[in-house]
Amino acid sequence: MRHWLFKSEPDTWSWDQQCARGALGEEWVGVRNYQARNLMRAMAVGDLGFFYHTQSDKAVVGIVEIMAPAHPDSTAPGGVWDCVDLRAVRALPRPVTLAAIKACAELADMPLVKSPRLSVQPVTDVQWAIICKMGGLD
DNA sequence: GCCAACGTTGGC
DNA sequence: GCCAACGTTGGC
Repeated sequence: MRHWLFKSEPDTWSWDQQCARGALGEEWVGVRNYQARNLMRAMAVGDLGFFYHTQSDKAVVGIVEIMAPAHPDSTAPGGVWDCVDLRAVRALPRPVTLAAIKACAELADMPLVKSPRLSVQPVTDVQWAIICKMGGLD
């Protein structure tokens, strides 16, 4: 299983809103970046991802699961853009802030640190484990 | 609110 | 196909 990270502006689509969708999940629409789209195309059902809040929070706040593989984004006419479907799995007991991630030498290579504008990012198994632990999960 | 970084666009 | 200009993003 591979791991990912999804960025969202809480004013646009928040973790609370994602949780409110429950098992129904939600289509991760709106991605208009080829690199991010290609990453979504590489995702498999059952893969897990971090849910990251930009803006004031700037923290990983929860874990989501890919429910459906990449399929055309209905909000983008033309069929160029794809989205995946995500459901909330659980919140992190303690959100892991960007400041905490930057303070950890082992996380210095994360796109979150190096390419903060990429809206969908890959996460290595090691990075996943470290952030889960920092977030209060075993 | 500012600014740096990045992706996209369009003229040549 | 190159590159300057522009718009957008996100951290500070």
